[in-house]
Amino acid sequence: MKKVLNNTISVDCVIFGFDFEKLNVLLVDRVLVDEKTGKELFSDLTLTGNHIFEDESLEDAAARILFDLTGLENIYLKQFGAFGDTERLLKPNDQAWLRASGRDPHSRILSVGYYSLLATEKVTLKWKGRNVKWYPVAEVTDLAFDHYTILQSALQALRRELLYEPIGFELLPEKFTLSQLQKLYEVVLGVELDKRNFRKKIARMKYLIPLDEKQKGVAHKPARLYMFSREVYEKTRKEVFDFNI
Amino acid sequence: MKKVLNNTISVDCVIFGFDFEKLNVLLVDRVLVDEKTGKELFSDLTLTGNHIFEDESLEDAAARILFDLTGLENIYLKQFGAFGDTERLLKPNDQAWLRASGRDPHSRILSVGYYSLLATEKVTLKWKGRNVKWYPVAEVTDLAFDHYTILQSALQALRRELLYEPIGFELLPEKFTLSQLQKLYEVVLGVELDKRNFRKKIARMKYLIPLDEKQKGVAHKPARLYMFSREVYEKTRKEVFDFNI
DNA sequence: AAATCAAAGTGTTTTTTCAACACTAAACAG
DNA sequence: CTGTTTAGTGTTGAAAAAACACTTTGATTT
Repeated sequence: MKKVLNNTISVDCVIFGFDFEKLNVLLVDRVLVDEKTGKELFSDLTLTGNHIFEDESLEDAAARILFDLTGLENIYLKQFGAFGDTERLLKPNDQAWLRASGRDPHSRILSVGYYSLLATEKVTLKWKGRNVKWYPVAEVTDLAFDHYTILQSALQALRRELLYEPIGFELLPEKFTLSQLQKLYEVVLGVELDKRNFRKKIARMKYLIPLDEKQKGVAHKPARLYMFSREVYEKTRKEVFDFNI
Repeated sequence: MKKVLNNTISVDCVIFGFDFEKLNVLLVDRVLVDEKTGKELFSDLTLTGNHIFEDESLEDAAARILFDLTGLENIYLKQFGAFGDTERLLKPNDQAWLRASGRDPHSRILSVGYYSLLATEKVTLKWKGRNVKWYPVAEVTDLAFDHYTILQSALQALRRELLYEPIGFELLPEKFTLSQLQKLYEVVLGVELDKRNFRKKIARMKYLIPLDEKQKGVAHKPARLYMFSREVYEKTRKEVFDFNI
């Protein structure tokens, strides 16, 4: 049996999934049932998180959480923050939950947040008893603990990263159309983009490889498929900063 | 006496200071002396760090560390990462140090990193027995623990932040010249900038306020002084992302 | 008092990027 | 064969970026 490193450190994963229409996030339905009456006391949503084992780095723990939920490995994972406010576990539901699960409700837990990016179609969720589902990020209003704050922080980090690094591809299947890529930028950044200008811009990215292959089974002109080349990206990425205050 | 939250969580501060010439960082000279012979076994450098108290948020702890060293409050502080690799304390010197200071050398410590920005001239270091000094960032080659990695990570975060947010002013005294500001960008980003183009660019920043005041005591044409206006910045900052892949 | 030194300050031109905008082409559905 | 739907494609004017050199001002030196 693996030993837990320390009951005051946990890793929370904000697992984003894109389905060509909207950005989703994996959330766990946390139901607290009264032990005596068997009645449901409340139900709310949390991010997917877990403690960290003794022989595990933070990133290993994040990867493990992701693997346990999705069965996927080698998924893009990025640390975006550590959350340690003194009041982060003090909401009434959270206190009840901590007591019910046998933990000290006055304990502090430090959470290190990682976000990861998936094409929802790649995933068949492994529920493992827990009620884990995709929820549209735009519709999430509040979460247990300080998880809403953590989610917003992840979203902000994702947006910023998306603007400067080619990570959008992580949210798409291997082969994708330019319209899908554009939609992704629009959804994540919350903007509308001009189709022609968008295509001009990405035409400059050498690591976006056009394939001799087209969409199939669509009731309109089928789009050309593209894929991302990590090799080309790593060869051509510029190390230097643009000076662009 | 305050209780330490948990001996496996610490906060490390990367305190950057700018002196109009180069970027510096505050480091602690860690000297290990043999208890029996009194001989110095080794001496190396660490970042300034500390554990976190029970009633303290991460940011409070970072602010406290900074205050203890410099006596300054309300200093810009930014979290840039959490470091929890399994091997981060395993170098021989680090092991010896941990043993000598009565700690379990096999313990894992999670460090949350904050960087902060100062004009070196604002600071009179409060040594408090420890040997704390400014070192030019460019000349730091290795540090104890994984602190070199942490420093590089802080530097990267600072550079990125500097490109998109007006945080350069935090590294300068209240009143400064445009040449000093330019030098700051050059030093932090490691680039050379054209004076005229630089001035054209910053002329667009409304929050950079020209004063009716000039440099004194310089053996050349004295430069006009400027200051940063947080108010103007907060009024005019744009919430929207530029789409700039 | 004049000459020298050192950094301040200032414009123009060319190139590149950004933003706005509308029609034709291809596949499937009916 | 017609309609529907999305793919795909260029031009122009405006703004920003990049390249580039001389004059001004105050303090210091002679």
